[in-house]
Amino acid sequence: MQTLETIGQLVRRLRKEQGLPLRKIAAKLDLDPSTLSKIERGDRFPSKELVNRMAQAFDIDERELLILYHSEKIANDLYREDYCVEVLEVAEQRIDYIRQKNIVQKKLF
Amino acid sequence: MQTLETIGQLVRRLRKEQGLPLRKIAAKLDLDPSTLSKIERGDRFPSKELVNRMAQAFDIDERELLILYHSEKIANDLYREDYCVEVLEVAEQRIDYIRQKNIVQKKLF
DNA sequence: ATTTTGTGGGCAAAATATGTCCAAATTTTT
DNA sequence: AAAAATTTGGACATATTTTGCCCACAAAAT
Repeated sequence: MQTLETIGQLVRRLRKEQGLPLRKIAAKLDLDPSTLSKIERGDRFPSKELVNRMAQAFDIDERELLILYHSEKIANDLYREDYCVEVLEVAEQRIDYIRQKNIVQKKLF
Repeated sequence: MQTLETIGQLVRRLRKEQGLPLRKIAAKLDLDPSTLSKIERGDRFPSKELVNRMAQAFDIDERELLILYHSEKIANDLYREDYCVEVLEVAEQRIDYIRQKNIVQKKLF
């Protein structure tokens, strides 16, 4: 996994490594070529379902791709705000807290 | 700011500290009381516009509230996934990268 | 008993997400 | 240079989600 590629960049790279035209991969993904083009260029964001299909089509670990997917979404939402580092920290605390709560509930159950 | 309150919990706490009924704050926020009830209880997520209005209505730092808002949204999306810590790390790297890119562009400009 | 306060459910409108279609632009091949 | 292949741009439609209201009812307070 190249450093900080977007999903689109990754897909284009893998596609080119396979020497296949966009239309062929689009067909494999059951997607219109025009849409794939937009996704590769970053003009559109892929759906989660499509990201899963991409993992299969390219035989990549789904988990890795979902990490890219989610992180890209967050970064796109936040990069303009001057408080984004704080947001990420608080988000992490919240997740820990929710997780903790669930563990406690499981124990009581 | 209490540790890891949700926005809804914060609003309810502040409202009760003011000793006002839900309907009164809802009116101040230009919002239906039923909707505010749902937000306070965590059954609905507030819009960003509403979060800004809340900051004004309660005279809180808007930035603080937006940090809560964003972090809560992220946590809600991610807490179920077993890779959420990685996502947050990668998101931070992406944001740094985007920021770096913008700085470089500014320099060249 | 009455009034006040908070909640549940259903709904509609607005906003956003998602993908297709088709033509045009660009690139590659002949 | 021309033809074929590939990629892209734009408009559009549909699906989904977001957002808040309305209204009746439940719960709490008076």
